[in-house]
Amino acid sequence: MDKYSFFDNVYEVAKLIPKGRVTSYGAIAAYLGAKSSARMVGWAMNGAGSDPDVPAHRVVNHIGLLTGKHHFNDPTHMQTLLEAEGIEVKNDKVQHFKEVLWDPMKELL
DNA sequence: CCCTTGACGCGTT
DNA sequence: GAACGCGCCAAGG
Repeated sequence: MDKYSFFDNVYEVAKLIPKGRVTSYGAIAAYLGAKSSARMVGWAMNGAGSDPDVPAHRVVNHIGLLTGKHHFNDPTHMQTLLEAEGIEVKNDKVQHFKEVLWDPMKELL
């Protein structure tokens, strides 16, 4: 536990994201206590490729923009996955973001 | 060892 | 309301 890396923690939280919901890098960072280091969450996600259980497509930036879509095998794949879960995506941006936003700080609290 | 980049966030202009 | 700059931590060159 004490050896739990920040990255592993990010993966764990990402795996807890329910279907049809999304979260922001900042929300995860804040939950981990590193709210100022949202970038680390994104960097951690870069290594999430080692864990297929980590739904990186459900993690977007603070405005619901699919900033990480370029890191997928196919940029369109991310939007497809989100739409498949009932999430509206328009112009690479999550619609009704506030409604589908899954905040670990509140949901897991 | 120093500099640059990176899937972000927030304050200020 | 959009654009810009700074802060954050880590990894690659």
